[in-house]
Amino acid sequence: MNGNAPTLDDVARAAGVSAATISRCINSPDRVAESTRRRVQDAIDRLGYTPNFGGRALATRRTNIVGAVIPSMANAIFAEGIQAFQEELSREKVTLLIGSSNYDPDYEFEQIQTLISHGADGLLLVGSNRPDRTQRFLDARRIPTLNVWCFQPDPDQLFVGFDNSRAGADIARLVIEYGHRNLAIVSGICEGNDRAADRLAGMKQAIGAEGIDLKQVTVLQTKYSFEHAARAFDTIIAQSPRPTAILAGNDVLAVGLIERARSLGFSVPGDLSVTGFDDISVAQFVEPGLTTVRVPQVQMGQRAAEELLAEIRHPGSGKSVEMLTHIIRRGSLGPPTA
Amino acid sequence: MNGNAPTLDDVARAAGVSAATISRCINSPDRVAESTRRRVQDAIDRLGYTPNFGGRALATRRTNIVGAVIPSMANAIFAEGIQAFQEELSREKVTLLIGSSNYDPDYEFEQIQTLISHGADGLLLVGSNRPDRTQRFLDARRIPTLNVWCFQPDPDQLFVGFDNSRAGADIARLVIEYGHRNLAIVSGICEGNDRAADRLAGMKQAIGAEGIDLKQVTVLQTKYSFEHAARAFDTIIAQSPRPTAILAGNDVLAVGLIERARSLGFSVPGDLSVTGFDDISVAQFVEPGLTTVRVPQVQMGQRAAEELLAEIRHPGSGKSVEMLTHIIRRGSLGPPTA
DNA sequence: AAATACATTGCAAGCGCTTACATTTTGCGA
DNA sequence: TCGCAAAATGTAAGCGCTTGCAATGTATTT
Repeated sequence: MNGNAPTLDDVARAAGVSAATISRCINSPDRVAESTRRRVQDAIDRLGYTPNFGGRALATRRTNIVGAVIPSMANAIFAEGIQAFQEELSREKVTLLIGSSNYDPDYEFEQIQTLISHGADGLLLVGSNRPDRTQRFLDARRIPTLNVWCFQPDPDQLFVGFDNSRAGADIARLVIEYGHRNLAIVSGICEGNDRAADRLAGMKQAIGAEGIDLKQVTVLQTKYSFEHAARAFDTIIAQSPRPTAILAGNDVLAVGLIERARSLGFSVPGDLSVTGFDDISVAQFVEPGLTTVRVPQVQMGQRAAEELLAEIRHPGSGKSVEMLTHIIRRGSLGPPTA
Repeated sequence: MNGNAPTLDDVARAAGVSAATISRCINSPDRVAESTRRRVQDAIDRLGYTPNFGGRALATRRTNIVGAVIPSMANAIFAEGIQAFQEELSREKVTLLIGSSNYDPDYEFEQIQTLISHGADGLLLVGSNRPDRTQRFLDARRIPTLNVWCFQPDPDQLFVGFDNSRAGADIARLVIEYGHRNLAIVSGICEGNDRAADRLAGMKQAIGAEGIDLKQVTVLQTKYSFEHAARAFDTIIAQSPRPTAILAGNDVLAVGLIERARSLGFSVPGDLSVTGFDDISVAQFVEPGLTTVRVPQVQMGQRAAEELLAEIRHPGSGKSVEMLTHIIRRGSLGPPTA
């Protein structure tokens, strides 16, 4: 938005045609004669013209911006997926506006409003359970919205994600298969976070189904940080009988647990197994490598872009897609020591 | 940008005042009588009105958007800083548009154009040496621009960063102080990346100044990924005499080197010391902790926001600021084994 | 009570662009 | 050469908002 930026009219004057022609040159070049087009292109280059965004947005009622609100930029969990999302969008000349909510529903709502007031044509949101107020706002505005990182068979909403509950059950089952009966869970904070809640629910359900008394399973909810994980570890390790395996709600927690364990002199998985969730890149570089649930972030990002764009361009045409997770086995999960 | 979004006029009608009054209610509430303001606010809430961005941008010739182009979102290097930058901006009701260049100058230029055509009032860029074409474009548009992650005493440009060269020299000197004489450097790719180049230059200069023959120092340039680092490690370890310390151009490389070393059975720092640069969060969670250069990312992000906003609001008033780095000592650097 | 200043509000002209519609030019068959 | 359809271009009406200026209402002063 710069004072001396050339406008359509400037270009028109320079090229000796009307403003409409310039506009057509840019937006539908085939409706303009070859010779004029060249002349116009010339003037555009000479003046260094770029269409004014506000003007265009106002006239077309379209911004070609889509917004995304992710819970956090400070860790790697969403980075890859959002990068893939963005790449896919920019292929279509759509720009991505990113906000982060810090896992706070109120702040998420605020970010959503900002994005929308900046004209976002559509929205990418993480997870699906938001406060009524947020949902009403979204509904009232009829903004195409797509939810990632979760999946529900709900025809009224768009999802490109996976079943956190099932994945949680899968990893819990694997731990039990290894022979662990004495478990602890360090989950993210479930309130306002359906992914964390579903993962936890899945784990519990699987544990119960395997005949383990859930009352014996310590469940801690904590923030996603190495430090909080370390504190959780301290709580768990003090218990008796001491668990032989800890299921973490995500990789940040898992890595924090492992590091704390090792710095206190416990061996992983010798004294204690740990599993994660997400498969962020640290997961393979921590010692021992983290056994975790691989989430197809890149695919999810790409597909989300496709479906969201479809929904924006032709409301009703976006489709929900469920992706599959699978478990990556590395060294952090082993059999319990007798 | 939605068909049924309420407009200023809708609100005006609902509140029984003119559009101008609504506008004033939003932009300078103190120029409107208390009672009307309440009535208007009411109507706004009831209708769920949000100002149309295009209209506003067009009228004010301001977007309240600033753009940032970072080299990559896929690793954690820039995450914290950009988060701090964004938080500072949002305090001022300014929105951040993020692009990533994948360390490619052409792609950076493209992103810059996109940001500007979306009306960015100012730009945050990483590093300072860009192709002429880019610089000319920026100059022609007179877009307030601020460079981070580097610092130069150039009165024509704005910097909020630090001296990569000096920091590189610092860490090299420390390694030599520990007694290492037989060194290798694994740098990022310097072409088009002044930060990597400066770090490398600083290291070399310090090494030379300590009387070590630079010809004996293997220098590899490689992409910022764990995998590339691992390959670089393989090259270095095959040499004779084998270096006793490897200086990495950043933490991603350093962590990659350490992991590769350990998985090949080398002990760090027993057989080999490794140092990093940046102090990303993994640096303290890798085993052994990484001795590295701490970059004040958060401060840098905050300060950058302040200065860039100042420059946008009052051209000429933004100030360059040089920040200091310091070395964080952890376990990965030790004395060489005889 | 009249005069004055000041606080509120309304009016209306754009901001730069797109697009339906009108007008002009061109190409081509008869 | 003329006539007509199609192609190319121009005209002008907004899109939703801000803001200088004018008009109105209210409080203060003399």
